[in-house]
Amino acid sequence: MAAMTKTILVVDDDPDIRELIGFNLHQAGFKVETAANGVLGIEKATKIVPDLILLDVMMPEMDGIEACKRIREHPLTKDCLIAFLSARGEDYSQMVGFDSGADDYMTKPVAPRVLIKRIEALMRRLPSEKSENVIVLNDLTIDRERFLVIKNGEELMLPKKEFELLYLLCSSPGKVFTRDIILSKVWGHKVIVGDRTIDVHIRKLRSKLGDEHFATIKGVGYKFES
Amino acid sequence: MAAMTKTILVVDDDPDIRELIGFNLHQAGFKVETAANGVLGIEKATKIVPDLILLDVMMPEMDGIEACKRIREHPLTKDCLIAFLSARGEDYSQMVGFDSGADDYMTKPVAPRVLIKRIEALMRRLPSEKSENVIVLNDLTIDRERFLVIKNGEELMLPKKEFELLYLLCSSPGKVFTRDIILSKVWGHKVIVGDRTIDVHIRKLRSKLGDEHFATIKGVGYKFES
DNA sequence: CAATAGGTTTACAATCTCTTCACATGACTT
DNA sequence: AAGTCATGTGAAGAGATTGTAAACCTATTG
Repeated sequence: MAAMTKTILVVDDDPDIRELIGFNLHQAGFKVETAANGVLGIEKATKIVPDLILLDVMMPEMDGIEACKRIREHPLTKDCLIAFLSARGEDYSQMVGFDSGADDYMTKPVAPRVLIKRIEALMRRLPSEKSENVIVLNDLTIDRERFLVIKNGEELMLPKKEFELLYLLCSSPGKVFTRDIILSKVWGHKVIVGDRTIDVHIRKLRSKLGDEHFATIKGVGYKFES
Repeated sequence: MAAMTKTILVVDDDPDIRELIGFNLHQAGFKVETAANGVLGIEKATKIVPDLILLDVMMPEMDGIEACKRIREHPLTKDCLIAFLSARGEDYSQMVGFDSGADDYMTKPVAPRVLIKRIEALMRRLPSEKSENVIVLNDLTIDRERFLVIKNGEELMLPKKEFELLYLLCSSPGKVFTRDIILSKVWGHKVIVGDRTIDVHIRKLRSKLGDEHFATIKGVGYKFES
């Protein structure tokens, strides 16, 4: 369950801000590193390759914009998330920020909890977490993208309704789905169909995928079993 | 250059805003679709599966927050980028927005050019869906720059629509593209064409490239198979 | 301003999918 | 043990979707 702790590099010339932000990010469960200006920030970034770099725009030595460009140029850090934190909120500054390759641009003052939410939103998009529309259950694979079911390596093409029904049941294996839920999720709220319609589709799934996978709970509904 | 054009769905109850934003996004090179409220937005989103959804927070029928959650729940749209556009900028609203699964939250009024920069920044993080200019699949090569298809070393010149359709299908071989998605990506938003138009183009591709490559999933759409 | 290719529509045929029906089965109640 | 309720089953008809050929626009080009 515990995903790898994400590292954030905070680059700001103001020690108070570094500490304040650092503290809050730490509380939020991030590993925090800091640097006092652009040059040092780049140096540290290439060393530790953080998941996200929080850059102040105005800094001595090298401003955030320039630092951002450098970070994007360096092979080790070019894929790091970069978020600007700036006292200047004008459109122009913001555009320059994004043009230099930033992923977000926030205007000070930023409430720490908002800062964290924004950072988390960015982190969600990191490549590590790739959600796919594929369900794998033992020897059964249900691939929504290809609209394909693979059983023991054998590809099976199911009609739409059967596929949707199977996908629903398999989305929570073992969980019982009532007929009402099945109707509303697979057939839609407004559609009215007869009593036997669901049964018939279950039967087709049983005959194609094996009787043993589909359990009937009388008076309630159906569930999938691996 | 020309990667596949990204599609943005603008959901706002104000027609003027839809048009204004739509116009600007269109100018920026995006394909734009619109919907007038949350319910319609979700409906359209599951149909065309846009790359990004721009959601107004306050809307009749269903507000943006709820819409966002639904979009995240649906298997087809759960990976879409979502950006809120809200008149309310308080921390609380923003946090609720991010908690519901948003990728960005902007406070109105937003300068169109800033809006576009932010959107582009989000798009950069999208897993590149084979945005190559040349697709090679076994004995089939699709060269977007030369607008040319090569099958078994033999150069084939396809008309525009056929080419775009083929390119779309081949951009993710095996993946099913619904008719709605095909329409929106190949024909574009405001275009209204009859039911049989897609079929006819598929048929032409089949006759030129081989029946076996194009699989029909009834009630869903088509997919390319190598 | 015709000729032509591309694109769309039409009308119908061919399929495939879905639903219903009539009845069977099985479990649980009284 | 008979009755009742919910589900299982096979077949058939209804319904929906797609395939196809040909006609019909339309924009481009020479």
